[in-house]
Amino acid sequence: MGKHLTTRAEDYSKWYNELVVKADLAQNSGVRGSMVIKPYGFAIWERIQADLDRRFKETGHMNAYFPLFIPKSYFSKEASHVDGFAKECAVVTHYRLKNDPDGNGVVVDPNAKLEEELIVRPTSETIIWDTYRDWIQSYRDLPILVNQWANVVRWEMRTRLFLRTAEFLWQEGHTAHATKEEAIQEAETMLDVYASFVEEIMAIPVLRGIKTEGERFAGALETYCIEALMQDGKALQAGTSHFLGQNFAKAFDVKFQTKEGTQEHVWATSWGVSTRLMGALIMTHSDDNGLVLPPKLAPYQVVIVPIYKGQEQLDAISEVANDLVQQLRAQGITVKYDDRDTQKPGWKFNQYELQGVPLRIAIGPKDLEKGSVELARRDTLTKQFVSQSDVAAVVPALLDEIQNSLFEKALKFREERTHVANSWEEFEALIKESAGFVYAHWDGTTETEDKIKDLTKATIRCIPISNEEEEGACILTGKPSKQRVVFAKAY
RNA sequence: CGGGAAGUGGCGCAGGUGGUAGCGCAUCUGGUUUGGGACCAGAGGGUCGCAGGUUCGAGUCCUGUCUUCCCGACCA
Repeated sequence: MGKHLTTRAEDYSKWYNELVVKADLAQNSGVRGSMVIKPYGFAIWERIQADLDRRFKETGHMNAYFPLFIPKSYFSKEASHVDGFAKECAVVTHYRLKNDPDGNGVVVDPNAKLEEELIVRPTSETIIWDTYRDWIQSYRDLPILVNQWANVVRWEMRTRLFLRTAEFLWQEGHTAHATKEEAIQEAETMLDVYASFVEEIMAIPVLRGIKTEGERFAGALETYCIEALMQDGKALQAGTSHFLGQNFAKAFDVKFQTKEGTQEHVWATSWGVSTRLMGALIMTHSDDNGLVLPPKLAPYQVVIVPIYKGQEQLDAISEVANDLVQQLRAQGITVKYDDRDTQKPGWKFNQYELQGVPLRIAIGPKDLEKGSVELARRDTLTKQFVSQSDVAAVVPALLDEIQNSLFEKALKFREERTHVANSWEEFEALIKESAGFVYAHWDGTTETEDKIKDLTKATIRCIPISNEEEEGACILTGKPSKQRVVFAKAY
């Protein structure tokens, strides 16, 4: 293993891949495009899950679980939905293996062909709406507010750890409502849940917006999204929430009887975030020394490293360290005391830096004499000496400060990388250098959007919700426009 | 899926024109060390991605296949 990471300036993409592997987050497996999430990476995902799950429940949702396999016929029921996913589905055609008659391992038993093929879910709208038909008869059965934590499979051609894998972990919320207004409200509420989670916990500033028709989810009437800006100036969609109208209710014949006794189709939403958030986390905060984790997601917020010669000294240090561990844990802070004698302090320093542990406390013989510890911040790489008796008071405040400072830093970066383009030349130049978000006028047509994409690789990330109306002319066609939309190259 | 590159101990790599595999890091043992990836001495570990083929002989040549990386089209 090489000692140093490729730097972001040398090769951003290589930096990302090396970081994921060296920080022990994930690795590629023997299966094309499918990753192994390692314990340290999974611990971060678990923290993401736990906080989101709490927020979902606080907004009235419950978890359920639907099958991995979906009968092929379900997919033919909603036309635009099929169009969106057909090209990337894994299909189960047989249910049995047998020994190879030629003696080489096993082969698929041709006699075990399924009557109807099963699709490994790329998303669960179809099977969930097929089930909701049984659950819903009356307006009294509504709303249904359900989420599921699951894995899904999309047969992507080009994959990257966390950012795009053939199988990924996510949550998908699927709700059913009596009215259009209520469904739209739900989709907007969940967008807020995502935005506040990503900003407060992941310390990643996001733009809230709606997708253009061309970028909309397959089967949705409106797609709301949060968009984040990565350090290389490319945008990453961090979460989406869809207002599905009555499309799935109509496709799966899900009706309810109203108070007035009429039969109406149910209104739907779906919303999801995935392990891609891990990619956003890495690319927002990390530096050339490795991962930088916001304290609210760090598996260990503090690591304590003893520096010692001989057992006697270690015992004396351990006494101080264990006391600090108790004091910090009492405040709900996660601490690891790494007293392994199999690695040297310098090795540990580098390892925890690579893994993004927010605070490191080193205790050595000099500290024993002075009653101090060395406290090092991962985000700023600064060190200070703190009296042992002050640690319990200083650490929580410092963790808060790191959390805030990471967000502020990311926000400042985004602001510096947010531009306004008023001419095609200006626009092209900004996009060419991956300058970040570019606000520009657009005539509102999918044709223009596609053409801009062909010419520059930039897509409309969103129409920001907070947008102000402004008269202008489309950057490409010169046709009138009422507002600016946000363009960027995207992951 | 189209174009390019690559798969050799755990990791990173070297192995003109075919002749039975080597280096660095890591690992193990012993000793000295420990405030930013320690040092010395010794040791173990590879059917060269996989499957065929050519050949007296294949890491090396040929065919197929799988995986990874880069560039496109698609996408959370």
